[in-house]
This record gives sequence, C-alpha cells and structure tokens, in this order.
Amino acid sequence: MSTLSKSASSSSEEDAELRRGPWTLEEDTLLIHYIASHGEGRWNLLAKCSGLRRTGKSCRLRWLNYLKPDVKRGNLTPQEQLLILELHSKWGNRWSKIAQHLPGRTDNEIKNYWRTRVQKQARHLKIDSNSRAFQDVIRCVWMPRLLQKIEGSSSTSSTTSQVSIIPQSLNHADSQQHSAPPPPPVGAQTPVQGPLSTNETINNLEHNEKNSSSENCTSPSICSSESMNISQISQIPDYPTSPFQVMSNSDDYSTLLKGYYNVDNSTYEMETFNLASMSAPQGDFENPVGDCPMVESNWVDSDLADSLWNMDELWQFWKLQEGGPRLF
DNA sequence: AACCCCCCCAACCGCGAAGCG
DNA sequence: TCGCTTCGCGGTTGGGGGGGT
Repeated sequence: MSTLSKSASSSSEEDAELRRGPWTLEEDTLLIHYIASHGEGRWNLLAKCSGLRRTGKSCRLRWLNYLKPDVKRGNLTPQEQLLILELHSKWGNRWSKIAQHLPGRTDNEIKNYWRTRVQKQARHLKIDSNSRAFQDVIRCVWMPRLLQKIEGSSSTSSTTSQVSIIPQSLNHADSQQHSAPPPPPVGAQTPVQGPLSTNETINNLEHNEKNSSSENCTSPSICSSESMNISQISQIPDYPTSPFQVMSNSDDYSTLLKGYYNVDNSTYEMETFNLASMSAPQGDFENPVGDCPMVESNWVDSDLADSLWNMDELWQFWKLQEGGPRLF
C-alpha cells in the first residue's frame, strides 16, 4: 500500500494529492483541532476544509477508530470477550451492532479480535468458524473459562496488569463524572448510546430482539434465552479511563496526542485456554454450559498455560461433538 | 546478525442505505 | 421518483513488529 499520493494517472488533481496510509501526528492534531472547532460530520467537507489531504472517509475512520476521546485501547477484558462471543452467536458478523454494546470499542477492533483470535482457533481445529460445532466449542470451553476468569477477578478484586488500558466504565453514569479534559466540542458529540452494564446490555438485547424480527440468529442453541444468564455475572468493575481521561490535567491537544500515542501499545492477550486448567464455573448462577460434559468432568486446577488451547483436549471435545448426539 | 515467518491491527475498499433537493 | 452526495458497514489488505531459526 502506498502511503503517498495516488499515481499521476488519477483523474483529478485533488485525487493526485490525496494521502494514504498511516496517519502522522501532525495529521491527527489537525483533525482533532478541526473537530474541536467544527464538530464531527460532513466528512468530505471536513477533509477539504481542514487542510488534510485525506478523503472524508479516511478522516471519519481515523476519528472514530482511533482519535475519538472515548475510544478504548488495549486488551479486551474477559467481560468484553464474553460479550463479544455471546453477541456474535446472536448476530453474526454485525460488528457495529456488537460494538454498540461494548462502549468504547469499535467495530473494527471487535472484528479484528474475532478474526485474529477466534477464527484462528477454528482454523487450528479445522472447523468452520461459523459452524455450530465451533459455536459449541465456544460455549462449552471458551465461555466457561471467561466466566471463571471474571469470577476470579471479582473475588480477588486485584488489578493485575491492565493499568493503562483499562477500558471505560460500562457504567456510563459514573464514567461521565470524570472530567475528560479537552472535551470535544458539544456539537461534535454524536448522541452515543450510553454504555451499559452487562446486565443492562443483555436485558436490552432480549428486549431488542423482540423488536427486531429481521435479526438473524446463527445458532439456535446459543440464541436460546437461557443460553446465558449474564445478569448473574459479577458486576463489571468501573473502568476509569479513556486516553483523554488519563491525561486529565492537560488541555493542550499536542500534549494530549503525545500522551495518546503512549497510552498503550500492548497487544491483546490471547484469551485462549488450556482445558486442563479449567474448572466448572462455581456459584449458583445459571451457567451456560451446565449440560456440557467437559465442564462437568475433571477440571484440574492449574494456572499455567492460559495462553494456549490444549489442543489434545480440544480434539477430544471436538470428536465428542462430531460423533455423539448433539449436546444442545 | 541476518533472514524468514507469522501475527496483529490500522487503514483501505466496495457497496448499500440514508438523506436531501 | 430520480439523481446525487454523504454516511456507515463489513470484508480485505499489507506494513510493521516480534519470535524463531
């Protein structure tokens, strides 16, 4: 991909000057300043008037996916991953719709997560990631592990690693009390659906589904209303920060940007699991895998190898699914 | 040190929907 | 209703970085 202008064969002079590829700090600053003054929207006009030699589309994407103050960066929390798995089972590749329920996360980010993490596991297992079999794997292996993680983290209430990348609160009422310093202009704020607690999210999903008969359900087994009672999941902790909030004492966009670029460049933690390290989710919540034999069988306590699937045991699970009667 | 390979993710593209005169 | 512009979504690409040899 060329980061420079289009070839001279471009039809218009303007096109020939258009920049492509990675954004520079100067471009980001320019875009932020422009939006601070004029607000979002009218992207083509913005592109022309701001002095950026970018397409309106490119400006919009850069703003929405990267520069917008409430965009979270960094690892997806187990709660967020769980939500993604659940919502994808309901809606399929409706990334923007899924993203609406993960405040601060962009459709692009979720899509990337799905492709790089989830589909990779499907490839390893040689299963179609859209197949019901793989959804069973997700439901019986992945989700319980996430639930376990969520439970674990809520019981210890420890903050382990994600300091600079802690996502914004799912409880918007709280997060809004933080004074995010150079607030984007009022006019720039699109009416964003307030972030929801997981409870609210799922409740709303159920409500929305009633009003959305056109929505596809890719997995009847998972779409059943009792597939997951997430309202039983431990309360998601409040996340304190967006990049803007991190630098709450600065009202200088340049300073902000510098900090912005340093906020986090960590990579996502691979939320994959060693089956041998899993134990059945505990507590009295209605877990989504109560009838899953793998969960009921011997779960060995072990904290090692969180980073990889235990492929042998996954294969066991996979063969069980292939040969035996449907579990769900 | 050099090379290769793989993974991640920012950015691009095409297309359909929505808005508007 | 039509045509044009703008917006937004989902799929795809490729650069860069990290790990392995």
